[in-house]
Amino acid sequence: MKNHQIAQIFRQIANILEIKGENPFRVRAYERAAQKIESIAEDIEIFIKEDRVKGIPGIGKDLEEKIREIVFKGRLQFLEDLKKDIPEGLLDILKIPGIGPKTAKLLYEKLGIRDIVMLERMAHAGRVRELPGMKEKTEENILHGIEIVKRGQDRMDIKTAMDVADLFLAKLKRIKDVKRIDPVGSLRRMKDTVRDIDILVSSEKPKKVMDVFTTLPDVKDISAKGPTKSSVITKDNIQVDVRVIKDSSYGAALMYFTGSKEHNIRLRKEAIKKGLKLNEYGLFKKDRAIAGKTEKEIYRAMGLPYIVPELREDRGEVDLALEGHLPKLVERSDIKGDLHVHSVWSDGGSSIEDVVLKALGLGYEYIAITDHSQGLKIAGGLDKEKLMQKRKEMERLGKKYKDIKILYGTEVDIDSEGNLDYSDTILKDMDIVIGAIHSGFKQSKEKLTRRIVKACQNRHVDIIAHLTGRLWGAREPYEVDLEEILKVSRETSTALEINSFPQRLDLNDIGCRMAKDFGVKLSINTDAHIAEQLDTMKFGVACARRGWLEKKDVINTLPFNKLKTALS
DNA sequence: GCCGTTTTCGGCCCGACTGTTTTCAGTCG
Repeated sequence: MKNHQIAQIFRQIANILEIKGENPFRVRAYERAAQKIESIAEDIEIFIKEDRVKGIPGIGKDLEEKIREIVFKGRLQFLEDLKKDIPEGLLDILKIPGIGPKTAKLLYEKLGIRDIVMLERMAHAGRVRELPGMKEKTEENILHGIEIVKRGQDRMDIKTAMDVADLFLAKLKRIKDVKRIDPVGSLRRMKDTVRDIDILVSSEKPKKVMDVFTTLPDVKDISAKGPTKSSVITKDNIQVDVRVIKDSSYGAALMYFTGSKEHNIRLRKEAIKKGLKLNEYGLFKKDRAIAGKTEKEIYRAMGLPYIVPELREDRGEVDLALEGHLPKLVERSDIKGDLHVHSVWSDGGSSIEDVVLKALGLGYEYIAITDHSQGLKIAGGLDKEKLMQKRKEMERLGKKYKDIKILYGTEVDIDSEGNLDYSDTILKDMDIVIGAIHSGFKQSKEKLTRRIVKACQNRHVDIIAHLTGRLWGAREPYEVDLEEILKVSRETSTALEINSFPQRLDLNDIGCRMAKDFGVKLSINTDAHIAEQLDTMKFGVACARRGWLEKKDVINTLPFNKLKTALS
């Protein structure tokens, strides 16, 4: 999958061109192309093979050439040449909040600053304030920004973000002049990772909201405070922005701040085509507002059905909406059970009974207890004898709790050669078998792919769990040939998991979309290790929705009798 | 660099806040 690599190269080019002061629209063209290619759920090499690169919106003759060069040579001469003009370390400087291309260029040209380390030294020495348009305050802000970058507070997982947002929401809701309030930005779009928390408020007394917000006890620093918009850093070094707007514009502002930026740009262009103007205050015909109070009203006024936040990425949703063909996305309430849960029998913290009770509370029809297999000693994997004991326990609980089917299963380890950690005789007695990789992450893409393919081909394996092994903040995904795996899963009717654990969310949204296009089914599981974690299902569902999945694409939306057939 | 139901040239989304400025450029989302 070269898509990611191409996107990265294009982004680097965009940054360098920006610093060089090139035409901003040329810069945008590279950024747009990067975003587009990254969101394509198909390997770009297939586009080349089938000569369809030109058909990708935002890719013209020149960028097509560059894509071909990257795919065939693994590098791009144009970028290599650009790097001769601008030191690579200068690109890191752009990550510092408050510093953009113009400042980076100034720092480089006037002070010879080539990276963050040099910048920090110069700022400490008071040299930055010598530059035009910069004084002590600017210097201070730069040093402060460097601290933030150093702490590595780049992005957080969605659960962390949601917890912080809930905290602020709860406190701001108490202000009686707050009329409506919502989290917006990538959090509302339920992106798997989030950079900062954005909150939108409607109120007739914006100043009061700003005053309360910036003086909350969780606030450590105020980075900006205006009459309608403020930005703070929490004690956990998370940036929270609050924007206050009049209630009559709330819908427009909700759309605007929810984004994505690309979706907004696309909508504004559609508005222009219709002789309208869309901004954060409303949809306007000449100077008259024709919509703005709710999102639905604005979409309708533009001749579009409502587009849910999870779809707003400019990955084709606007065109589908125009045609009236938006998918009807899977919902949390469609989920009838969780198929990947651990208990105290392996490395979990809850008894099977606690898990069952929690599942009953969620209204599930079935719940699978899938503890680790014998070889995975570190996770308390079960040997043959333990398995028999566990089975007895499950049978006992099955009699006690008649309102829910308790499925006897395992998360069986796929070893470094692709063999399973239990014999077929053991596996054939299981209600459900999940195959997963827990070691050998550093193997080659080919070898990892072969292991998974081999596991899919075992007739007892129903689901492959956390396919790429990524753990946000801890482990990068390992590379697999997703298309090859999708082909085999389709042939063998093996489902792929969407692991709802917030640091995993694996497959991710783009992977889900690709699986759907291949006709592969998915299973949204929590991989819970304590009963409470069954609640993380919402994150997996969000991931599925971002991947355009519908109810029919997800096996654990099936009622038990149909699921049983699907698993057999 | 892309793109075309005004167009193969001349556009390309739009507004708030900061820090420096006396009217605005740069940055951000």
